[in-house]
Amino acid sequence: MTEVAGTPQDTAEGSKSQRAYTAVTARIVDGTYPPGHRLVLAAIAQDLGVSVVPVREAIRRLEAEGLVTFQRNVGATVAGIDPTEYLYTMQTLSLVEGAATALSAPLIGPEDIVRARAVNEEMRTCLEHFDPVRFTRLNQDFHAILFEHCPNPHILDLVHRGWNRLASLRSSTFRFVPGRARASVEEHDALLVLIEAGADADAIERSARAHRSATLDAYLAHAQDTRP
Amino acid sequence: MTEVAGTPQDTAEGSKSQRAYTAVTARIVDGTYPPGHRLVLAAIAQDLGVSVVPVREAIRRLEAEGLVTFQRNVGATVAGIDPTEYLYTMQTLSLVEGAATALSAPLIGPEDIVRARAVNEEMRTCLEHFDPVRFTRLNQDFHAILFEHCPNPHILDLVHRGWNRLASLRSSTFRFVPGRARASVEEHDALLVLIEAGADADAIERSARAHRSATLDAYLAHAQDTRP
DNA sequence: TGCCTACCCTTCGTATACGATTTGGTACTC
DNA sequence: GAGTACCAAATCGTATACGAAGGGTAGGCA
Repeated sequence: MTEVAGTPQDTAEGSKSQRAYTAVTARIVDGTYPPGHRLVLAAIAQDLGVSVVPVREAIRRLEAEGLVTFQRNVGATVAGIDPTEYLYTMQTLSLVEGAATALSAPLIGPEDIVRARAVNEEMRTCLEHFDPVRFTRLNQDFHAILFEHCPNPHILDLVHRGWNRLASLRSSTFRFVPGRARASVEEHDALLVLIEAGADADAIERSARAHRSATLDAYLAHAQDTRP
Repeated sequence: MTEVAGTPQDTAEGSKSQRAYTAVTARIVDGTYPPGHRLVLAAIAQDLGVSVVPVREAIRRLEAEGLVTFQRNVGATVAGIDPTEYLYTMQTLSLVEGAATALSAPLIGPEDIVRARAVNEEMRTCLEHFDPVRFTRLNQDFHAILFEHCPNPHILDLVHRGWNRLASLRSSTFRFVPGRARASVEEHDALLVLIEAGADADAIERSARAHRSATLDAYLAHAQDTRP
């Protein structure tokens, strides 16, 4: 009865499960649902104009991806980023992103390099009046250019999942450790040089991984300084 | 480890979704549902004595993990392993397992080494009257000892997922390339020596990764020989 | 006054029901 | 005999309904 044959204008991705998944994911990533936010099935269902069943399935998928945590008979909440979780996620991301970048490298064309360099320049100018959110977004754009050609879809998927997890905290490490931003831009340049020169996969992987590990280390050092 | 015998209640893991997930996963891994097998919701539900709703959720989770493929309005089938998929999975596994092993290494005690060595000896004797299925099982046991201490749960989870994917093909590469089995046992010994000696993480990671990559390469070479 | 208990309300978990879609077979036509 | 169109069975997708589990609050008792 609710299924009006037609509705060709809305962004219906076919199944309502899928739509629910897309919608909730978007809201988590864009911050509408902040970390810790309680995801009430009925509320989301009503909001999307569907029943709870598709929403449940969407939540399950998000759970499997680690974007929400779930407790039986209690419900789902948007996964927070306690420091430990941040460490795990960054460590995993350094691993898979490093590999993805190395695997991509031979497939990265000159035009990609140009684009990446442009983004990095934008980041450099962004250093002046520093905006962590904007900087983080550019950072993601930069790396996306480098790893999106990864021919192994599993690894690429893992990279995306890692970035999604981090998306919960809107601004990443750079909010806490602005000093890291400048070094990051430099390392981007070095990484591009390596790729451009056709360095072997191992060198690129090491460089990309070290780049991310350094960000993690900066955060840890910062936490060490401020916490105890 | 995680299965503490303190819950003597019935086999129910609490929720029926969970039970369905566990049951279906087990049947895929143990080969009751072979690759390509069609998973009919109603049939599984009746078999488990529940309704279709929990089964649907279980299938969704399996889909997110890549163990089943799903087609809207058609249904789920157990994910097969076409050679391309095998390549991707092995490549990913070499990555995450290498890292997991390296991260575990400092936490591996002498008694673990003893156990691992025993398993490897069993594999060595197994070489005589070669049984691919048994050998593959021992191989998994061996590696499990080495990576289970991995302190990063994300990476550990990825390793488990990789192994689960491979479990679909009951006997792995060793069925096709029995010659690889002998080399594999040797490399296991070398890996144990490294860990025992407290080698640095990078060396261990390389060694573990190369070990798995070599298996993949052996398969690819074999495929090259027989296919064209 | 402070703590404990009992109740209620919110929210989840699962079953059942029904509409929607695909698929495979069969009959009809060219 | 081959191709196409149609029909029926199987199966999926989603809505609704109801029972169950948790958490919060008010009231009573020490």
